[in-house]
Amino acid sequence: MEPEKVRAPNIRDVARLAGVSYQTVSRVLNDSPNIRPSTRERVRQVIDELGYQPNQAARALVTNRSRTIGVLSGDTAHYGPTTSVHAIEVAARQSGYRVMITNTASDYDSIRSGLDFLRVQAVEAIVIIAPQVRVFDAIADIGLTIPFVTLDSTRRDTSHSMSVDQFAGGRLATRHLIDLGHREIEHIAGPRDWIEADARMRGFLHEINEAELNTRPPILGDWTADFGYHAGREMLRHPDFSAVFCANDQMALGLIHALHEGGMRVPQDVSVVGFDDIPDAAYFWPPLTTVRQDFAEIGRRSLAIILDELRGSTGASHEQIAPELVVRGSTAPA
Amino acid sequence: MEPEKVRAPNIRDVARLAGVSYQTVSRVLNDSPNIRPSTRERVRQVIDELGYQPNQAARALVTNRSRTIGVLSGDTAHYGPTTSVHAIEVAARQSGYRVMITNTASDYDSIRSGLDFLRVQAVEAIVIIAPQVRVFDAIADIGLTIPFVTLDSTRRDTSHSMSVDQFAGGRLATRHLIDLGHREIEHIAGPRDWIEADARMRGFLHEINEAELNTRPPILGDWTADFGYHAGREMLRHPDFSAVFCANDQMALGLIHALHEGGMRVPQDVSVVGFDDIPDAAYFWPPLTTVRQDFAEIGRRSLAIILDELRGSTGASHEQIAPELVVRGSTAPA
DNA sequence: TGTCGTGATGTGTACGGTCACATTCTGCGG
DNA sequence: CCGCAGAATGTGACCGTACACATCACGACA
Repeated sequence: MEPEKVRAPNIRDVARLAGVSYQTVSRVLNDSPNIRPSTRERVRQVIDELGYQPNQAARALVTNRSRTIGVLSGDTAHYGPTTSVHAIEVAARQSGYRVMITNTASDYDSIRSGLDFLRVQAVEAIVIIAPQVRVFDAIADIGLTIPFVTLDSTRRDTSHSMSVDQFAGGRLATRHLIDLGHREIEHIAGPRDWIEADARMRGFLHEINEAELNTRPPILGDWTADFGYHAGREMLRHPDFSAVFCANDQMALGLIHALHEGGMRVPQDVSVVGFDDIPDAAYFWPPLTTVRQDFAEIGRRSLAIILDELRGSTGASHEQIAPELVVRGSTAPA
Repeated sequence: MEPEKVRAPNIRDVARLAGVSYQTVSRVLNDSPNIRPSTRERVRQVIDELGYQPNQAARALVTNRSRTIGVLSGDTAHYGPTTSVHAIEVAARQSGYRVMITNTASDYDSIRSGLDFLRVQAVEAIVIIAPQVRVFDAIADIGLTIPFVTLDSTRRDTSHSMSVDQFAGGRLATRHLIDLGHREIEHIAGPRDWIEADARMRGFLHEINEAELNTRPPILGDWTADFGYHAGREMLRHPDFSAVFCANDQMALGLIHALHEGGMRVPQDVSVVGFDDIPDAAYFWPPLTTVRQDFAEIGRRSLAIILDELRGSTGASHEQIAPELVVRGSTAPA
């Protein structure tokens, strides 16, 4: 008759079997020096034998360190955030950290409760990928005391940020179209309160102004191919443009589809530029000219920043990665 | 001169200020009955005042419950798993659980260490989205004692599984092509050891055999548009087929691109069917006929299964969701 | 040979909760 | 007005670990 529930072996069980004190076992676990090699070896052996696993909860309780990093991500399943999160998880695991992900909608309350949630988890640091402006209000209100880094931000008032220079990306795309000789350029932007959408739009407007072209009010979209399609249908009613800069690749896909349906050829009649360079973009028809940003790299670098800070490095940092224009078949001279 | 580090308030601080014992505070926290409403109210107020947050580590230590669910996901950033994970996270949070995600490569050691990692985290249950066959060996070897559910599996030897019926999906796609009168049908499958890839392939072969058509050996792909493209280039050298069933939408995208390049029209010359129905599929050119599976629903249902089990329900369950054929423009009569 | 420094190991305690059990406070029937 | 059941609340122990400090053994050195 066995006991209902076998308790997992704890540090004292190990100590007893190894004939040492629990403290010695603890030292072995934490790689402390001043342990006789023979002792260390014996303890290690018992640990293996028992399949002993240190109890993280107990450890966290006493050290006040959870070895966990929180990720606050927008409530989306977009390619970009997803890829970054993935990279963060991998990098964190390699550094002995865990990652606790929580998603949030874009309204203030959701963001706030997401941050609260992570705080309760006692995460040691937070990576914020929710690229909405309200996120900063929430951070301020909550009085976040742990290190955090924001992605997709161009703001300088937070201690750390890490991002692809969206403004530069917007300029790159627009400049490309202008260089091809286009004068009437439309912009399908992202949602209003997305930081990155705003930056891309500003990049667009900057170049338009600089070239002294006719400024057309950007169309605010929602990142989906669906929206791109319907925007395209609408635009076909007054086809007085020769190029369109879409704030992401999906919307570009939808737009091109609508243009095709409407009998307009890309790039012969209309040039289209996307943004992100999702893996599929090269296989759209025509292959999409777009602005590449390396989401995985952003994830990795942001985690590196956080780890640095946890190790005690100080000072703010505002890294920006330059985006890259990838010219394919969806753009042509006017 | 303030103290360097202000200790977060604990349950005894709350008790002192509220003029009750810490046990009473604990009762309030856990919604236990037999608390005088006035007392409860007073304690609640102090909790708010202090901004007190129960320490999860301490709680986990004594209750032996982490309120955390582990997710073991394949080392991919594919649309499907991503969407499911997202749904799981949202559903878990709503039920008061946290989610700890760990990614893994498809080799045995990675899977094994991923499971080990989650076990060390003392997660209460595990959702396994790594749809590789080796995952089952790892589970068996590790002697997983906590509840777990596997996705994308048709195996009956695990206690719980939850999946879209991939076999049926493969049949659906193939049958559709056969019904259109196609006799020479190619299949670009997924990687060898992916369970779902295998099931789709079996579905394909089943229908081919049943219709007594010429069986062509499937081409083993890697899910990427890139592969689809190169496979397409290769296939163009002997264009003796009139239809292709691709094991996912991305490969279909790449294939169609290659076919276009080679001067073959879809669907006039070749019909193409995908699998998954990613949001972009409707805006491919031509719009992709594909087999839809509801990844979010899978995520939610799998979590429901796990929560049921944690609440003490017993018995195995093997839910399967029927996939759905979505006919669009990439298929036409032979 | 006694003292001292140093490496190796052991002991006590705290971390912040929950659980089992003990104790006190109520209101009500006899 | 007492006794008692049941509600309300309090006390002690314990969960598994790390840290601070005490202790021990041993060789070097005066």
